[in-house]
Amino acid sequence: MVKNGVIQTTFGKYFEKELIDDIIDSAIFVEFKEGDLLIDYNQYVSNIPLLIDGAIKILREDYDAGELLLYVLERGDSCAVTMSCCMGSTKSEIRAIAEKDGMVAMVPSTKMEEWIRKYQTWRVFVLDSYQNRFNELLSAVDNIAFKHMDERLMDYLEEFARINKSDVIQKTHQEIANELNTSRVVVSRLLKALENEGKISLGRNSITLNH
DNA sequence: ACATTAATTGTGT
DNA sequence: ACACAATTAATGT
Repeated sequence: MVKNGVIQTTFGKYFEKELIDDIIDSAIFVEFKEGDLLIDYNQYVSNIPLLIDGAIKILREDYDAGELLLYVLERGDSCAVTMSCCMGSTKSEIRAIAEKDGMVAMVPSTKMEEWIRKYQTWRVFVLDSYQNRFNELLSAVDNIAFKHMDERLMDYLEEFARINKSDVIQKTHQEIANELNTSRVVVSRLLKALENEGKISLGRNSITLNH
């Protein structure tokens, strides 16, 4: 099957052959398209997702109505938050939405314990994954606590330019505002200011980074 | 080609 | 934050 090779190329650098084979045996491959809702709040998660390709946004809902982008997963990543859900069978605290078309390998959470005992590389992978998510979470907190909205916006734009490998970001001001948990008007004004500074160019449904 | 409508973006208070 | 104006895209006739 073509998909076997995909696992090998994406996770081969982490896992030994036996584990790769185990993954291929027990994983279900799921394709997704941009905008798909992959996990929602309070949903029970019984699979460990291994991201083969594409990008997934991880969002947290606030007490009243706001949403906030926590971080973005890319190929080779997994989501530690869902891993902890798997082990304790607790509800999801986050929402996952596809940012870019791609595919995940879904491993039944029942395999988790077995593999942790069996494979050194799996333990390392899980711990690294936790470490990485934790660091990203910290920088997300730093952003909110210490940075002004104009910096956060610029960081946001650069992040998505990197993910899409393009200087053109096709999003509405409203979408951006939702993910940064601010109002559309604020985003519009800051974008306008950035345009006047010559850092970006604005169009309908598109923002282009200049350099 | 033109008019109508909805969605997105811009600006003043 | 709110209201409204201006601009652009989409759709129907």
